[in-house]
Amino acid sequence: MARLAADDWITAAVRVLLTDGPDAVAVQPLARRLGTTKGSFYWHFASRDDLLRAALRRWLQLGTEDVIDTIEGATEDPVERARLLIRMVTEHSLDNPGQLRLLATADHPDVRAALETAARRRIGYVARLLRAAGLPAAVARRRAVLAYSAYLGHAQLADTTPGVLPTGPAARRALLTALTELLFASVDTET
Amino acid sequence: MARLAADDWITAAVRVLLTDGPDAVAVQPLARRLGTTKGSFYWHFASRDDLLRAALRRWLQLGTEDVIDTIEGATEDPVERARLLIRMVTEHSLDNPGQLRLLATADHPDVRAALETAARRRIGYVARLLRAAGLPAAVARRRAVLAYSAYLGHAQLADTTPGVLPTGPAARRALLTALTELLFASVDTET
DNA sequence: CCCTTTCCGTACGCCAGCGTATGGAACGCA
DNA sequence: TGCGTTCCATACGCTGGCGTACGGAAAGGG
Repeated sequence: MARLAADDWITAAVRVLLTDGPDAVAVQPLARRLGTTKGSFYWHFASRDDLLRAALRRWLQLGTEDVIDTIEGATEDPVERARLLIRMVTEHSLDNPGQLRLLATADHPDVRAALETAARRRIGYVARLLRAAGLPAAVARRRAVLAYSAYLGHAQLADTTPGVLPTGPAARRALLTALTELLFASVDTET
Repeated sequence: MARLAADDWITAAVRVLLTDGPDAVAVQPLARRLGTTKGSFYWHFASRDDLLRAALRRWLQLGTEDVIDTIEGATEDPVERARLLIRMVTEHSLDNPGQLRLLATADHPDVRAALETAARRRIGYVARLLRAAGLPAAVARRRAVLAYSAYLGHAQLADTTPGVLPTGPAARRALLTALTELLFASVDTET
């Protein structure tokens, strides 16, 4: 590995942030991983927390803002947008498991803040889609929270105990169908 | 604090396991918390991992087996059992937030194993309830996974970013209603 | 070609946890 | 009361992370 830029450190940090959690964003292990030493790191960054903050910023950008932008650019129909969102998000979490290991030790204030931002942004977007599809605001919000909860829990299961999840593609599709049903069911099914 | 038994250490370990995660199950911090020293600990336990395993065993017993036993003893009707389960579980996660912080860093093999056991046991129980209520096995299993995912995600939100969850009791009840709807909806609503 | 700026390697001190050794306190029983 | 067993405190070495200091290599413009 030739000379490194700050960006190389951030990229590596995001990688281990997703796979091994925030605690794994450590200077010396990352340096070993990159084939360099702490000397490089402390030239590009002021501290370990500095790197962690940069990695969290990038994670927010990649996993939330960019996804929303892609969907907004793909189609106009809100239902179609929601279906695309569900598909993207589930496939994404299946392709690279351990996606949100960072949700774990949320004692770090910066991690907490990033998680809150992501949750608000995502739930807000889903609720907006549901409102655009004709649901009243309260119902849309409620179902968005439920859908995001199901997503978080599903990702957690896929990460920690993948054995309990349905294996075949047909079973996975059935699970998604059930969730989509929940999202778009007409209002009168709720008492 | 007078003389301690191994049980006192396990109780304290479970407490910090739930509030601060597995990494917080550390010998010296626990000793400080108990007003004693490592000398006591290493007389009762062989190692730190030994204590962690004991704490996880107790967590499984308290949070899964005992809950199921209580429900089985309360009523016979499967629908009533499910409603009771939902109520117990949500109230429990609201009373003591940070309940499953341990779901985070599941890189520890023993933590992983405990989580897998809990997930299988819980999903299996919910699926059994749904089958008893008349749902076909495949649908019951699917909805049990979805419900448990929603529970996990909800707990995670309550733990990390409680601000995004509905606040009032009416809103919370509406969320539970939506989830119950999902669980007991007749089969023909799924395509 | 040289010198300045940019970048990296190494050595050091610090902190915090794990596990061990050992002496001694506290308890129980005769 | 005496004594053996049970329990705990202290001191120590080890590991592994963070952050700093400083020397030196690697560009790159003049």
